Amino acid sequence: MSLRHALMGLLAEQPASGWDLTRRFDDLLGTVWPAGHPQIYRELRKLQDDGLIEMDSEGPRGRKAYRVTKSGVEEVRRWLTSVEVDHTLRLEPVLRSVFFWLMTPEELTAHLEKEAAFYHDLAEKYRELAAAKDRGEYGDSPQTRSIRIAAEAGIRLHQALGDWAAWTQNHQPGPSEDTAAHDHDQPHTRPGD
Amino acid sequence: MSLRHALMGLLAEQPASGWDLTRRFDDLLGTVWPAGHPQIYRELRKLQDDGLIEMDSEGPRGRKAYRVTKSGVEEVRRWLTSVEVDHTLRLEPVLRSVFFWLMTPEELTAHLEKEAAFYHDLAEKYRELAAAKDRGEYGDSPQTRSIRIAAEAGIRLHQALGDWAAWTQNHQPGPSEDTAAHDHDQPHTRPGD
DNA sequence: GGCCGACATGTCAACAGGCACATGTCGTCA
DNA sequence: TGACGACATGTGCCTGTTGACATGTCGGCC
Repeated sequence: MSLRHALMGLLAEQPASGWDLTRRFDDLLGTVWPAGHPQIYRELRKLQDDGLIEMDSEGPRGRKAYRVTKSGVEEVRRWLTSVEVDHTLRLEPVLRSVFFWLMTPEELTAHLEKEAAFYHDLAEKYRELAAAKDRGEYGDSPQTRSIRIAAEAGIRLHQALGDWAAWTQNHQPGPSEDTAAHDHDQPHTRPGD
Repeated sequence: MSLRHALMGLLAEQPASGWDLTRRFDDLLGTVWPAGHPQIYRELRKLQDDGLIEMDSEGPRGRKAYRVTKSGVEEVRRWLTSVEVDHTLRLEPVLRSVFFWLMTPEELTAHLEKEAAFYHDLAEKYRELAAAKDRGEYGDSPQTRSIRIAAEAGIRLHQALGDWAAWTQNHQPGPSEDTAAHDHDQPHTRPGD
């Protein structure tokens, strides 16, 4: 149940409405933690009931902005520092790879090409975002620096997945021996990070 | 709903019981698609009702082994080739990073150290698994080659996450300018893959 | 013969997440 | 003034996931 904490974390930056938070999830957190507006509005009400957030202001069109309370911030910090990290990774593209042997080489080639392009494109987008931040386009606060860190994860993860798809092109599981290239090319090399 | 397809895919390799499948999920697919036994048993019954799998044999202790039917295999292939890939990535560790600015440098340093070690260890485990497979310890079938591909994803993903945690140590979001190292070290370099 | 650990299958309740549907407001442009 | 698109909040239902609980069998060892 990380959603509660993510919402409070965002509210710790500045007061926001359900609508604001929905959009931030869409274009900032959506990649690592999708959340639709029904879920967000419901969670906000619960958080308010629990006294972790409170109404900040009411605006036009019934807009309700919330701010995080003192105990809310405490709870986020408790989560960040004392709650065991959930390392669960649920990744359909990798799950599928276990069953690649059920696809024809043609199907698989086409599939991998799309996957590599998709992930490399995404990595590129995060790279651009990071570059813009590094140029100072989003200012320089602890908050934006944290987002910069998350963007770095986006770059590395999607790059890794794209590279993996490309690597798999040369390692397809066909019935014949010679289909799979032999390992004069390294399975995986680490950059001198 | 990838679980159905994953179960059928595993059954396409060889007949298996709910117990067998539970263990395979635990130690093979658990990292990319967790599934407990209640879910698996329920799904197996549904699959049987839908005629996608059928009873193969009954063993001691009420053991029921299933095999996939012709239409089951077709369905898996349809999923692999015609169903849009779900690229959803739900990764709590990255979500947390957006809120790193709420942690003290000491807390964050300790956190990142643990994370880096955790992921690098995992990457190493996958690297060993891959090496064993490459030495021929698991034989050489299209199925084991597919698993080899999934292991490669495990290596790259966890390595990327471990590297990311290490990189973040030098890019912590503190209030002061000088806390963050400046970028004579590259944000991200790609290996010549 | 009795105990234990691995094998094996299930139910139930609670919760999280996703999708479709419903409702209403404000600003702007034709 | 009427239409439209962005703003804004919500309900209801269905599915998927998780954890706790429950039950029973088989093989091997003491």
